[in-house]
Amino acid sequence: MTIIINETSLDPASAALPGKRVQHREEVESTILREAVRLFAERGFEGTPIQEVAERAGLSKQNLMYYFPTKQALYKRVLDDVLDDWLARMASLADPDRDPADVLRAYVAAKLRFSREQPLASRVYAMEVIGGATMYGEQIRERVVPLLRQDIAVFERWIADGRIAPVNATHLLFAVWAMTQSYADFSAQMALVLGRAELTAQDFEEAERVITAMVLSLTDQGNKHA
Amino acid sequence: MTIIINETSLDPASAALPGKRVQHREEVESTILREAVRLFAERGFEGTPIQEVAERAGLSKQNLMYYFPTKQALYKRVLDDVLDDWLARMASLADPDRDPADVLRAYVAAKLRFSREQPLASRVYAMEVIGGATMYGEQIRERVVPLLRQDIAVFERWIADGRIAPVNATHLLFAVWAMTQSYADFSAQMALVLGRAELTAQDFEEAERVITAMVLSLTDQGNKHA
DNA sequence: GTCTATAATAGGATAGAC
DNA sequence: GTCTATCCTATTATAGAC
Repeated sequence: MTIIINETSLDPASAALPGKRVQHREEVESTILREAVRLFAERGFEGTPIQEVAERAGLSKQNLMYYFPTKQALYKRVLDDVLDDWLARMASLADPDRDPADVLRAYVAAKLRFSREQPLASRVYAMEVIGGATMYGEQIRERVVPLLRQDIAVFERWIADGRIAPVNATHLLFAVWAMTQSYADFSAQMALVLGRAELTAQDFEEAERVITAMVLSLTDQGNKHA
Repeated sequence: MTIIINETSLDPASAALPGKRVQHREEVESTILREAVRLFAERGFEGTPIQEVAERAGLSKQNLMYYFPTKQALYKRVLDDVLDDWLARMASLADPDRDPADVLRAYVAAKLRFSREQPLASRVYAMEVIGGATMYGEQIRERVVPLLRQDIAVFERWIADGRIAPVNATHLLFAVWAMTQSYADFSAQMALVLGRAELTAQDFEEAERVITAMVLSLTDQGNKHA
């Protein structure tokens, strides 16, 4: 830790262009995180031995603990990165001034895309929430809940303006969240039902069609006879 | 084990009316299972020490292992019971000859009711599936998948007969499953968004309204202008 | 930054007395 | 059926040499 602080503080140029040490650290960290997210997604926090994370990342357990001093720190970092990615993709999608049907379509598409591209991220998060969010509840309260409430407020505005059907906006968001998220979290069961090893791009396309049809039924556009 | 076999085999009357020993065993087992489902739902298989299950059930670890010889046996039994309950509630709900709107309404209601009454059961199952169903995949394939495929076949029949909109039946089922199941699995996050300690009966009523509205939009009845 | 060594504890499971 | 005792392994974490 001290080493890096020295490096960046002693050499002003390295603040923008990171030095070799920082670069190496980031490479090792990202390798560790890549394996950690996989194991945490599969077995949860308590079920994942850092030893196994270290092995898969190609270093010793003790060496891993040089980068992440505790298991909790590693877990928290994994979830932080999950949220960073998710928030970046979903932020400011819901705009009250845009067409509700367009926004809802984009929202469903973005969330499904996250499920397809980052299923492990989705699963780690899901495991944490299902377990009661005992380790990460505070972060969810601070980073996720405000964003969801914002989206709900947009839905409510549309309802007030008569642009979508007068359903409960909160539960509408929950429904969209659930339908899209399940393509990451429950893909194992879905694959069994579909009789494939894993979900295909086409499965995601058909999922998007069905989900969009149901969600857009609440808009003028979705209701064929309006 | 031998003791019980002796009892039931030596006394024919006790086959119908269980003796004291069997009764006691069942009481202890159900106490263990009640605590086990809670802990497995919170921390998953690897994250749950049988020692803690035993403590909460009021017996020693060794004594628990008299009833469930291995941790895996306990886990499997928990999931078996979860499936028994769920299958009993959902079996033969989907009848191709009944009105699609009625069936879909009943389906959503039954599944939401399960989420409300047995959230821990739902969460244990969800944890297993999210983790890749490594321990219980075979049972899911044998007991769950056939039932889901049967439901999907009913949906497809309705589509063929023009009784519901021509959407992908499999993904329609996934959507219904996801929306209803999430009220057990993601209740922690939902409660945070709603600003309550836990979901209320009214929350479930509003959920049912929104979900039903979206699903029934695919039927003639749901489409207001048909 | 990486290694060896080791602490300190917890975990699943078994044996045998009562 | 329940208890005491014990085995053996795994696990998080720390100390200190290089």
